[in-house]
Parts: sequence; structure tokens; C-alpha cells
Amino acid sequence: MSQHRHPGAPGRAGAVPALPDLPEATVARLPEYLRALHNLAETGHETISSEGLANAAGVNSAKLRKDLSHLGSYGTRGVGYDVGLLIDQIEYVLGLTQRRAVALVGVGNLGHALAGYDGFVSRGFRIAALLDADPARVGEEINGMTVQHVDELPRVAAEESIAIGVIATPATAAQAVADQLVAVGVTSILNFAPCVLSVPDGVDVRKVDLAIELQILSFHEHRKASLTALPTTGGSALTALPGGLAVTESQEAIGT
Amino acid sequence: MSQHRHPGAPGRAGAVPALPDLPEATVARLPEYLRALHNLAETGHETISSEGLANAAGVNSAKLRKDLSHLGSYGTRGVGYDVGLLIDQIEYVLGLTQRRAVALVGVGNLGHALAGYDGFVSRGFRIAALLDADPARVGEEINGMTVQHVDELPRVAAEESIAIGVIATPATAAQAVADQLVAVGVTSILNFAPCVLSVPDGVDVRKVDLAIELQILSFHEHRKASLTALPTTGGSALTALPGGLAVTESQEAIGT
DNA sequence: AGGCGCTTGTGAAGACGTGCACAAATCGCG
DNA sequence: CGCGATTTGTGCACGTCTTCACAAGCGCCT
Repeated sequence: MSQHRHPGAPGRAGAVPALPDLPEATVARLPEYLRALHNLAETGHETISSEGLANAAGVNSAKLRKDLSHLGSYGTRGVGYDVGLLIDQIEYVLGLTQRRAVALVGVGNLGHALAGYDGFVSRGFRIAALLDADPARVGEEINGMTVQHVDELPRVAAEESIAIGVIATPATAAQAVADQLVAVGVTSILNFAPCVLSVPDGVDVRKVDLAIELQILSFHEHRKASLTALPTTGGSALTALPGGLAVTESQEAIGT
Repeated sequence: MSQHRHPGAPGRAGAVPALPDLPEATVARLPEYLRALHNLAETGHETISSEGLANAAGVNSAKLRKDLSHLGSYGTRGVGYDVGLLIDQIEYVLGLTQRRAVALVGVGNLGHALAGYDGFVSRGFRIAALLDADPARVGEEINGMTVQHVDELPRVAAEESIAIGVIATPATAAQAVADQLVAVGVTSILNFAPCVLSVPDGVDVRKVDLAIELQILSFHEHRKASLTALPTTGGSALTALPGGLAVTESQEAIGT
């Protein structure tokens, strides 16, 4: 490092290069690029073109170049990107240079799996505590860690610097847990409970709802089925679509 | 049902009302509305205003109204939406009127939890098969179902009409599993493995990567930290946030 | 019946994200 | 040293999504 020059940016190399404010859509893709880059590094690639990296990450190459350009990118025209350098850059931007401590609350069905998920550990995080409200679960050992009661949260937060809280409780408990997390200073929450959390400004919440993902797929299944049900002529077709119900709009004409 | 009238649409109630093609962003939110509506129904609400439903679903009310208007919505001005009717509408559009069969491949750490996740069952799906490539896992019983070898997939698909495949294998196995799923006619895949899948046209893939969610949160942590590092003191204040935390909203004015 | 307050549905404007297409930059080679 | 092959970075146009603001519609009360 310190070799590269930043187009518009002043020297100050080595110092914290002030985070550019990236578009959210870009931020959401950077982790995918990072994963692809790690794969490439393991298979011996030292440089990669935008086309190659885009393929590996499952996106369009123009989009990838624009994304990377937002972080004052370090590519070489005619050559491509230096894999190692790009990994460092993205890890820096994502704040992964320090291994962040995660507190996982709710060690039920899903929480149990998350506690053992090695993807967290291998991609920059450290599970610092397992917590649960159920006294029957306290003391249980999972993956070398002991489950503590959720009321221990203040003590745990004081010992470790908890950056991120993960909620894997039933929906009924989630809001209370979120409040407790916020109370001990957690400002980022990953919520697996199927409910909306209300948190003060300045606290980020991301939600993952497994059933919702399936329901979105279900919609597309439904749509595909209703399309293939259309016979070639499209004239009668009483079985599926009666007359001009709803939005016929623009003469779709899906021949096939 | 069959009581409601559609503004521009003719009677023919009861028949399948041709799916309007919804914006993707809308589709992604419908499941959230549905969940909120079920909550409301359980707590005895018969009607709900767009404002109320928007709050329950964690979105802005204008957005909600526009979303619902896309499916030829059934609200009453001055009153709101009929909860039961709206539930039926959304479930129909999402294709949840039939309980769709899901095949889950990969019964490791995460797959095990998914197999036991009751959110799938309670929100319109049925886990029709558990499959794994590891002979040591075949025969294991999870939640009343027996794990079968993944090579049984063609037979299983012939018996049950598998609509959706869920991949919870390691990344190295995911592409092969996806190919097998596609081969038996699955056209929707939910992928938990951290890799991109390539599938033929007409097959939908959604990806859920738990580590990526954390990394996105990590970025925001990093950014917040680099902002709060700017103010006057800059050094201390580890315990909590110095400035005005709560809901200041408008006048945020952090640093620059 | 008529007026009033409330709520939906939607046009229009603006913000945001995407993809094309090409100039600028770099490398390798003769 | 200059030229061609290659690949990045980006201006621009387009499409999608969000948000505002308000007319139209509905029920209730007098």
C-alpha cells in the first residue's frame, strides 16, 4: 500500500482516507465482490478484469466498474484490478479490518444454527456472546460457548465491545430484546424475527425473513404458471383467464 | 368473497383475476403487508387505514397505497381496507392459495434449523422432502421427516409436485444441487450457500447470505464511527453516544 | 338532504439505480 | 519509440422507485 495514487484525493496516505458516502445499492454489493475476490485469490489470480470479477459476482461489468469507482478505485487500464489490493480496499471500507464482536440473542432453532455458522467467523466477525431469556437454555454449551441469560447483556457489553446484535428470538420477544440491545449501546441489529422493530435514530436494522423470501419466489411461480397456462391463440382460455379482468393494459402477447 | 366490486373490472368474481404485473419492489413488500395483516386480524381489527397498516409493516403510507393500488386494490375511501379481504387478495397474488411444496437440500447446521423452522409451515409452505448428499445423514429424522439421499430427488419430484428448492449446502456443492433441482423441473430456488448459481432462463434464484447482511451492517458501523470521531473531543465517549441520540430527525447536522 | 371530515387512489416531480458506449490510460511488442 | 490491443472510468440517457400533494369518494352527523 501507499504506492497507489488517488486521482482527486490528497496525499494523507496511511491515514484514514475518509469514507466516501457510497450508494446503498453499491454497499450491498461490495460483500459479494469481496467473496468473489477471496475465491480468486485462493485460485492464484493476482489481477482480474472487471468482466471476470463481474461474472464471479453475478453482476454486470459496467455496474461493477461504477461501484468500484465510487470507492476511488484502484484498477489499471488495460490490465484490470489487483486482487489483493482490492480485497484490502473493500475490507477497509466495510470496516472489516477489525474483527467485530457480535452478540446473538435467542438460541432456539435458528439461533442454534447461527451460533454454529462458520461463515460469520470466516468473514470478519466474532460471536462474543450467546444469550437467551429461557433459564432452561442458560448454561447450554454451543460450539464452545456457554449460553448466558439475556439479563447479563449489560455485563457482557461492558466486557466486550459489542458492535452488532443479532436477534433470533420469536417475534413476541424481539422488540424487548432490541430495546435492551440499544440500551447497552448497540447501534446495528440484524433481525431474524418476523416483525418490525422500532429503534431510535442512528440505529441500523436489517431484517432477514426466511418465509418472505419463499413467498416472493411463490409469486414468481404463480406468475409463471399463469403465463404458461395461456394457450397459443389466447382467445377462449376459460380455464385460466376470463375476459378483460384487471389490467390487460399493453397487449402482452406472450406467444410461446 | 365475491362481494366486492372492482372499479373498472366486470363481475366474474370467483374466477381467477389475471395477475397484473407488479413492480418487483412491490412484490418484495407484499409479504410484509401480509404478515402485518394477519397480526391485525388476530387482534380483532376488521378494517385498517393505510396509515395504520403502513406503521405495522414499517413503511411509508403513500408507498403502501401505491403498492396496493397496483393489485387493483380494495379499499374504501374514508374508511380504510378490509383486513380479511386484503389478506385474501395478497395471498392470491402471491400464489399462496395452494400450499407449495418445498424441497430442502443440505441438512447441515443451517439446513437442520430450516427444517425445523415453523415459519415456513405457518406461512404457506410445506417441506416435502429433506435431502443430503452425505450418506451418514441419510435416515436421520428431523421434525418428523426422514432425510433422504439427494439422488432420490427425481423420485421425490415425481411423487410430490416440488415448486421450490432450498439449497443449504456448502458453497462447493451448491451449483451441482442447483443443476439437479433444475433437471427435475424446479423453477424457483432459494440459495443459502455463499456463491452465485448459474441457471437457465426462466428459473428464479433468490440468495440469502447471512454474512453479507452482517458486513453491510459493519459498513454502517464503520461509517458512523468515522463520523462521530470527527467532533470536538474525538477521543473518548466510548460508553454511549455523546450527542443527541433520540429522534431529532430533521436537524441531524452531524459534523460536516 | 346536505355538508363535513376522513381516507383512498393517483398524477407529477424528483431521487435513485442501471446500462450503454466511448474517451482516456496502460501494457506489450515489433 | 510508436502503435495496436485491451480495459478502466464515466457522461448520458433511460427506467424504476419514492414521495408529495390533492382531487375524488365515502360515511356519518345534523
